[in-house]
Amino acid sequence: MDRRATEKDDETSATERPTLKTLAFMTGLGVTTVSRALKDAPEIGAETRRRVQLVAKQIGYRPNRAGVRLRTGKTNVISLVLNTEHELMSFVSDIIYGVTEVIADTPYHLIVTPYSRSQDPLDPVRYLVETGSADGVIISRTQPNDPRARYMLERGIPFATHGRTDMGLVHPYHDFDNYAFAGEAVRYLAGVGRRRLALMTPPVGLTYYGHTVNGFADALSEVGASEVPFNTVSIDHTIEQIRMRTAQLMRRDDRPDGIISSAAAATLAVVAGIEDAGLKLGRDVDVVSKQSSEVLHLFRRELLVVNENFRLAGSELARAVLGWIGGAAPGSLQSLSKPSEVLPYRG
Amino acid sequence: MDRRATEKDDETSATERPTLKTLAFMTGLGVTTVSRALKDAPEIGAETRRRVQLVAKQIGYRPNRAGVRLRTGKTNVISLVLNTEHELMSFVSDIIYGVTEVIADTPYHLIVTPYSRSQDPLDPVRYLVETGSADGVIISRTQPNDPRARYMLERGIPFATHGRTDMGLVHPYHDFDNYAFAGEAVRYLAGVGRRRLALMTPPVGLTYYGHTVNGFADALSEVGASEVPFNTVSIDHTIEQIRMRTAQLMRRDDRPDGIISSAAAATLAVVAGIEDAGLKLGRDVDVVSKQSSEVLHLFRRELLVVNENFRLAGSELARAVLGWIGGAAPGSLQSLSKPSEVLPYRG
DNA sequence: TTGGCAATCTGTAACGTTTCAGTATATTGA
DNA sequence: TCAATATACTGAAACGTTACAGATTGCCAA
Repeated sequence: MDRRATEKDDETSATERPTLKTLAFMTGLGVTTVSRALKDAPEIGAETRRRVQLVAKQIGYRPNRAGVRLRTGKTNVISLVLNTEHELMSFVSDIIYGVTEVIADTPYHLIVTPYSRSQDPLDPVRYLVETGSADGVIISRTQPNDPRARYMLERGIPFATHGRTDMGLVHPYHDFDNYAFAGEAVRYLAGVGRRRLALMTPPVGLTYYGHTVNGFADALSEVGASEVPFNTVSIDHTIEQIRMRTAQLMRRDDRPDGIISSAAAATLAVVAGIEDAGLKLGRDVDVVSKQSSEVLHLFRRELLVVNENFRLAGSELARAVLGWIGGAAPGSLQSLSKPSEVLPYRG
Repeated sequence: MDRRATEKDDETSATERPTLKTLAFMTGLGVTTVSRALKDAPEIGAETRRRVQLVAKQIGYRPNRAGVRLRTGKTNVISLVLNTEHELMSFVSDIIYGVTEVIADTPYHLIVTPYSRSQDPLDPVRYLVETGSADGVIISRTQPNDPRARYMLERGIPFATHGRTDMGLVHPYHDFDNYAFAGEAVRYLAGVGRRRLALMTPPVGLTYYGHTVNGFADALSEVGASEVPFNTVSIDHTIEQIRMRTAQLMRRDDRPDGIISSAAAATLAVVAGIEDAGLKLGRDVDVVSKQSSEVLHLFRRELLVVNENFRLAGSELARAVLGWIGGAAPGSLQSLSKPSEVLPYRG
């Protein structure tokens, strides 16, 4: 029976997007052969393979994502889950660019999945997993005992966390060594004669809160300096709250002569509070702050900075997720980035 | 013939995600009926409709995106196209949140499509359109004669631009009134006695460069002030370049006594340059700057600011794209946001 | 009674892909 | 020569959805 199979349904008019059927028609092969030839399957003849790939390239064939996804369940999507209230602006921007840099020459797309204060952080993750919307997930604001990581581990969906967990479970992560950061900062301040130090902490509850606080405490006792408690605010608070609390702190008799801040945005507020109290940066108090872009030295030359590279974090996280998807061992996809030295303003 | 159709292939074990077939089995209806009942089609009985929708809600049915996309071509995806080198950090973060806010209770996902300096800005758009990867697109860095807008208009894919075009073609946009901003700024500076004004411009080539320059020029002649040319840099340049050029400018005899800056990041550099030249903000020169978050007054109290809300821009752009997708007239989906007054530091 | 019609519901095909179970031909070993 | 086997290819089915073209029922007008 003469079934010229594709003739009746495939437009030769070339205005439509080419499919496997189009390629099959053009090469005179079956769609199965074309499909396998394109992915270098072994049972396809070398010449056929080359021929198919040539034609595919010529006419600009691109696999239909919906077709692949429906058939295989593979979405070719990585989802970045973000808190719309509490992420740092520079974090969002840089991490996205870091991720896109890595997935640029892969078939992956990046989708951004937001959640707000009012929601359980588990909600967006559950949504992604239940609807099978992504092959891999990146989360931030990681907690020592993180329900999201536990959940994804149970469900077997590849993910990576920005920050570590502490649940005895192994999964990919990228983290900045905040223990080292706080330690370096304390030692630097001690080195310039500061003895009474306060810490503008990360949000209580996140893993790196603990790292930072521990690095701070350990280094304090190492150098024999003392802590001025400052735990009524964290970098999650508003500019106004931080500013006010800092001013209150700095008006006390036992005020600190050194402050360590975990985020650039908070540092702006801290400095404002210091100045509200009539004190001068670099004279009455030194401030060491993390920053992710070179902005603090423009703000006040007296600030001491340590750089944290969020774009790198994004790249590492993307690499980790892709690695896990690709079958690598989760335990081999962990990275820790060391802080730079404490940097004073350079001319 | 007793064909208990779904029995052999549908797991009753409920571990799998429910599909229309599952619903059909549970309700005893055909999958067509279920499909139509879920989307309130008219030829479905009222009771059946309610029954199907109840069961669907109970078991947490969610349509399979790949199925819908394959069958209908509808992706339920909005793509935000971003330049990875030249977007402002706050822009990226805020616009994403603005968009996600609007699409949160729709089936839409947001994908971020990046492009870098080395690429033609048309590339990512062409990719999206050719692969049918999105139902709607949002672009920024809009030009008066924008090939991307022209291309998408030709291809009939809904989009919205951040910034206007000037090609005689109508499409949705959201823009900030930079003509008004520059005018307000000039008038304010003139009002405090400044007569020789310079403009730190937007990137040459983008539409709002023209708007800003025109607003500046028109207001200058209105108030009888004069311009000090400062066109060797724009806000796209690096901090270091802007700082150096500003210092050069401020060391000249005919230096400006007022500067208007189109972006907060650039303003930091401008102020650094002013201070490099040994001049004092508020005394020797006043600076009016746009900002998108309340950061400049912490930086220097003497700065004068005008607020531009990028989160609003994101929301408006998302609304515009969804509106166009929904069949609204493109011409009815345009919005212009007016600048706030020029705001000095308030105690 | 009959034909027509509205109201509800249904099976089949198709979207583009991959997998399964082949088929046809050439090649090899005995 | 024959069977076994390797090589290179193929059609059909399935993923979950929607559109199309019916099918069934009951009701009403003639």
